[in-house]
Amino acid sequence: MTDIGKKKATIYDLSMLSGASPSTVSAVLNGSWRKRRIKEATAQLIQKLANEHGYTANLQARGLRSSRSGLVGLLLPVHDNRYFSSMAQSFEAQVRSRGQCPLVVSACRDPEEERKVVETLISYSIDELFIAGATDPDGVHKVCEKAGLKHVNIDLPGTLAPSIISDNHEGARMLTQAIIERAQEDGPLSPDDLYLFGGRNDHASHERIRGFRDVKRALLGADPDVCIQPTGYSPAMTARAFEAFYEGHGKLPRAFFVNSSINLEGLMRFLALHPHETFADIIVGCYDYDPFGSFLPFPVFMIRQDSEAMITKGFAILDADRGPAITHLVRPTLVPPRTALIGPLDALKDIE
Amino acid sequence: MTDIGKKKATIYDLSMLSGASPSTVSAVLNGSWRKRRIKEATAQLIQKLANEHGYTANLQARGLRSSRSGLVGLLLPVHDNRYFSSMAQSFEAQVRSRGQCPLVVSACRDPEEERKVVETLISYSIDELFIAGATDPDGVHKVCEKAGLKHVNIDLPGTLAPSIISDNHEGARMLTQAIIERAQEDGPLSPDDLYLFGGRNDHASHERIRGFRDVKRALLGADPDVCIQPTGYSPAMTARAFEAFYEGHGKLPRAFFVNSSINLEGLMRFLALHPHETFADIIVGCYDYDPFGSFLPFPVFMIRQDSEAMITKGFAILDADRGPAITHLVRPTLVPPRTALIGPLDALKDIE
DNA sequence: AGTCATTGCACCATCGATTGTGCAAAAAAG
DNA sequence: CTTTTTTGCACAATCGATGGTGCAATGACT
Repeated sequence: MTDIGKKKATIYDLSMLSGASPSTVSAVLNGSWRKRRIKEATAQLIQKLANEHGYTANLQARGLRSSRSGLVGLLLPVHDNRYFSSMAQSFEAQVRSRGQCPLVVSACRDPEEERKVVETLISYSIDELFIAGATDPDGVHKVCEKAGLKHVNIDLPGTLAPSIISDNHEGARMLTQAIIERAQEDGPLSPDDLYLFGGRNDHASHERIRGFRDVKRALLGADPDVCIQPTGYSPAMTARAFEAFYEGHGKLPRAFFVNSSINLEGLMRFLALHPHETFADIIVGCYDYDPFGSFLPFPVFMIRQDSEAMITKGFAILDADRGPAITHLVRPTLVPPRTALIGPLDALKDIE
Repeated sequence: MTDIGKKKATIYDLSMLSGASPSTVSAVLNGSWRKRRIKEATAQLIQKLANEHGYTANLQARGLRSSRSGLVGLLLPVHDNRYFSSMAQSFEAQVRSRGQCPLVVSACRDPEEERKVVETLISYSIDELFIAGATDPDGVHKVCEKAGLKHVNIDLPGTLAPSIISDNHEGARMLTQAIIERAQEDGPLSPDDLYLFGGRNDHASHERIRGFRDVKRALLGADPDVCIQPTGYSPAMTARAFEAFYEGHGKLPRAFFVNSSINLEGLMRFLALHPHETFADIIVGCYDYDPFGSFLPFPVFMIRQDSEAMITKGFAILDADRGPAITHLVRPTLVPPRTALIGPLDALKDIE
């Protein structure tokens, strides 16, 4: 810290100061000095100088030379959502604990954007990439492949790279069963009392819909196609679907399964425009967990996907190198209404 | 795309292929070729080759040489929260639209971690840094200063760099007034019917508390100190404070101001352990907006901070270069209960 | 035809690290 | 007191791009 304001110190500066050669300084500072048989005393001198001058390696130079940057990327559809932001949080912690630098970017569910963003990341020579919820995982895969970048899919599977996803079918079964049972406490439930809103033409949605229909048919005997309303992932579209149902029936379905918390935001938009009575006794299942969503003024069953476990498994797969393009399922958990789970925030120290 | 699987093409490869020198190739590909008086035909040839081979510049090399990386950092306390994740979302969009690469990292409200993370970012030669909600903005400032890194504070002000923050005092006044008026609809409100929970020893909390007390004293005539319960920023601590109040009084305060959505999560934890009757008629104000928080089973007034405007202003200040260390206030908005605002997600295309 | 300006590009040092190689000096072995 | 081995380190090439400088070829002008 003796040289505040000056340019950052380099190994050449330390080389001058210490009398050692730049390569020796480099070796000392990157830890490879024992292998290079540098004297303990020399190493200590250099480390002392490095501390005094607040030396930190220029990681771009290091990355350029060694073609490893220490950057690990996480590609998200969006930040602004508890599922993905909590994934980002665990991701960061895990990357940081491995001594690497997390790089979280979002691509807005746009396949074109996904590829462009990944190209950019590759230009920074990132070492590994987690592709979460990509619209076109295989398109992204090809870009990575070409650059020799190790990667895994999270949340939405691809066919060309290992994928780690939530067990959507099982999760949807649990959730569907939970809302049916809860709804039946208020009286018999007929098949068209139970709807599904949200999701689109992706693997996760398919599996969730399949799980929903399996359980619904088993417990209620039927599932008319009209009860499945795939509205895409936008709150606006979802709100429109609720609105449409409401116009047709003068109420909402007694119970329904909402594909994600983003879709659940669509329900909020609907609610904002209607009086309490409209939804006095609905039962909702939402495939995502949100601490506030869990306390809405009607029962909301939620599914908490274990993003932390997915990230952990992702690293395991990347470390194992050259894993086959299989899909690993991670079991989610059912969260009953009015539940406040602890999350990554609780790891924070917040001394007063 | 003719060389799938091979290493990435460099300007040297294109130099060979085109017969031009590397510097010419470089000039063509980085756009400076007109200044360097390269023939149009040469430029086109090189660009064609670059496309065919899927050339993308190695940004580490470029950054090393030009000492500008094209990276812009955003330092957050945490990801897992609607306020910050939506800030990240706007930040990304704005950085991307300026042709740079966003780098969002969190430092868990730990001053030490904040400095370390910023050191790391500096090692990657980031060009600019947004410091959002730093526990120790001035400590971070010094680190930036030393490296000659341009930066602004967002959300929590420092004394050494320009800061852009929410007008916490005014926001708190609006919020306090709103909950008082709403509570008075149910009957007269005495000073100890109105509490404030959350926040700690930072500028934002101080201002909010000041705004709260101003309005409360003006409208209710007094504000006993016991009504201010600064619990820090953790949900667990906040839950404990509610629990303590409840044990003492057998109920929650009729109305209360919660310092942030993270603290509001603490309320959820409390609620999970108590029956509905406990909070049948509470009125809540929360200094943060969350779409689900707005629809809880009691009136929740919220403050929406305009993170998008803050980011925009941040760029304006950085672009203006060498701004003085003043604090700019951005006016937040009061959000009445049961309101679903549109957010950054609505910018997404989600064609079905 | 001779001078001068312009065009078009190649050359080369440089950014800050990493790493293979080589060679003295010191230590151990004979 | 040699010879061999080990220790300790310096040298120099390299990663991929940038940008100042210099120089030949071409065109303009007297």
